[in-house]
Amino acid sequence: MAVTIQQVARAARVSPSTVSNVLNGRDSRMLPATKLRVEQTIAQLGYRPNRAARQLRTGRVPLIGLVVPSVANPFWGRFAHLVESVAMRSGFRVLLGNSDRDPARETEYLEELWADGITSVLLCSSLPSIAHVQPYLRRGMTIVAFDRTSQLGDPVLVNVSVDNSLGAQLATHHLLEQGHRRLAFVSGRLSSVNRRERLDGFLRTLDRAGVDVDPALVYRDAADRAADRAGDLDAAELGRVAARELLARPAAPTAIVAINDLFAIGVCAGVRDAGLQVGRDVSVVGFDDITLADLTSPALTTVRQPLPEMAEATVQLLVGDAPARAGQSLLMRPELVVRASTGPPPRAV
Amino acid sequence: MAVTIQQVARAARVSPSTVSNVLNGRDSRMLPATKLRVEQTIAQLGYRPNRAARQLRTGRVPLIGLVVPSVANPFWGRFAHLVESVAMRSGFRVLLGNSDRDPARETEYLEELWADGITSVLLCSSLPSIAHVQPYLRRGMTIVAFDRTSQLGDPVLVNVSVDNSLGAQLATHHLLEQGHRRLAFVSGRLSSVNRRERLDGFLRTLDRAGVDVDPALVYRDAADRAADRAGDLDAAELGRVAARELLARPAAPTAIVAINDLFAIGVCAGVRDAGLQVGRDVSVVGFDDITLADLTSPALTTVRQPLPEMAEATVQLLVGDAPARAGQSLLMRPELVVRASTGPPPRAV
DNA sequence: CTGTTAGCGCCTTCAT
DNA sequence: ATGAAGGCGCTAACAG
Repeated sequence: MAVTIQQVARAARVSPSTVSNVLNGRDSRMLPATKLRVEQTIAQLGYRPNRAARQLRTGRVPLIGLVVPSVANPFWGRFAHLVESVAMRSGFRVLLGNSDRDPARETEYLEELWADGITSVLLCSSLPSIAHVQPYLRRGMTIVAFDRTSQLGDPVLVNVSVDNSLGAQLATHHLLEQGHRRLAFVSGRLSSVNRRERLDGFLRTLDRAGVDVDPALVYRDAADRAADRAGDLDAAELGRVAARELLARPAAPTAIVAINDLFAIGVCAGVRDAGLQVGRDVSVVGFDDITLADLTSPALTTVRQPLPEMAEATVQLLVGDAPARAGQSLLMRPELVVRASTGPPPRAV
Repeated sequence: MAVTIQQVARAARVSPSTVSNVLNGRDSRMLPATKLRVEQTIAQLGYRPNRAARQLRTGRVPLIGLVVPSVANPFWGRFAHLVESVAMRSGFRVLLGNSDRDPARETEYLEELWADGITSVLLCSSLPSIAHVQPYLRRGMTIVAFDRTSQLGDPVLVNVSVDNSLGAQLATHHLLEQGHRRLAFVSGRLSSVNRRERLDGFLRTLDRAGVDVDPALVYRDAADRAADRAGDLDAAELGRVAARELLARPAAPTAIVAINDLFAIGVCAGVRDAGLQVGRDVSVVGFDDITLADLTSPALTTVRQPLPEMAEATVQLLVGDAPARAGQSLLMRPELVVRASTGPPPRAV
């Protein structure tokens, strides 16, 4: 059916190996004239090397596995888009997997990817433990963990993440500067290391500023719902509920730091439910700077992750010319983006 | 490195072909005892057949190509998630491609997928013409076009789409029932068939109701920006600009039908920019029912595409047991979801 | 500088 | 009921 290297060789009146040499840039092994003739024949016949045969022979395949919690989440959707573009430029295609934050599914994916001969995997997992990837590292898989800083006891791999603690510090500091003293923090379960880091940045900043933290204002969805794993889509709903509960308290907060933009959008809705106005009565800060953050109204003040740069760096680390050394860590710098949701300085409290 | 069929055969003291027969369910060709022994050996050695070798031999590979405009768009992100889940259940993995609505990139993808031996492609393209896929169909690729109804002159393939015209009719009808008489329609360039169908449904409904259409209220981003192709992310921004312009007109609309939810979210922002309130002064209807539609405030009335059912059906058509016949068409029924953005019936105009 | 050769791991007739 | 053998398309020694 498809054109083979043999046919090209015959048409160009050379041997298959010469065609192969042309294909693989071993220019020194043939006359320029021969090379030209082969190239023309290839173009003329519309020949494309068979990937399966190539993989069988070389053991390599230009594919990377991308495992994200859920591409339905706008943050991961954008990341997947960026990764795909960068990978494409390096000649790699992307195999997509959604883990729904389930370690069993992550393992399952790694197993399949390994069986498919794919050795480069970009794993977006923020699970507390990633011990389950250890066997694959041992077998020689290259894994870059994205959005998860290296933890004590982790298997040795490459990490790329934003500095979550710093990000939360920027957000909190901004609110303090605006004069807020009763700050709340809203997240779902602190089921991932980056969430803990963000909370840590929040607490640390308040502590350094000598501002008391009311434990009742740290909302972590204590309900601990079973379905939280797939929670990428209910994040906003959780935020909404949290905001309502917090604002109903006797000593309600005047500012709320949300664990991410989806939560923040929900928080904004909850603030309105409470009959208050975001950016005037209550300030809200998100995290990530997803595309929608500046389309809500009021637009969301948030901590931006430099996603394009992160995607670029991550893919380079994975399949670039200077491959990453295991154990290497890349911590990107977040940036505060001030928008209307933190409004002008609030009235005195 | 990895375990091969030979090693399994040796360990189970049978020939490779017997192992292969076990693998491929040709049970009748061996004693149950033999089968059991082989299966145990496979489990014990952790053997997984080499995909490349298999593909080389059979010419098949359990991969489907998924080409979407952009997974960064929440609608396509969710669709990609659904497709991946359904495909997984059928034993297929998903190769992701973002076309950014560029026919050249679509072609490039098809070319690569073909060279990779992938014969099942789910193409999410709403380009006016998909003549560029013809060569691949001819070569034997199975292509299902999603989100694009069959057009005159199209190559013969399988189509899956929501009934866009009906959807727009539902939306428009709802607004008429609410008493609106000055309705506007907001879209970007009418660069896709589904957008034209939606406009058509809008116009037809007004026409049947005997309501005049002010051509000035049909906003199609006449600016025709060059960058519109990648417009998945500026959709909301365009909607915002459109709403502002429309509401600044002498005979401003009291209701706005947006081409999709992203536009609608922008339209809502534009309404607020104009000092008006969505759901009270101006009603807004979207299309798609993306996850964010009920998190905005007010929540968005919209036309729901039954995405889970559509994803299921599409993947089944592509790789299911009863493969689709080219030329087949599946038109799914949309459903109006009424939320606060169309508020209570408006004041008389 | 170019061609010959020997597999990569698997499936699938065809024998036994 | 099981095994032997050939070849899918390609690359990389190794000859010439």
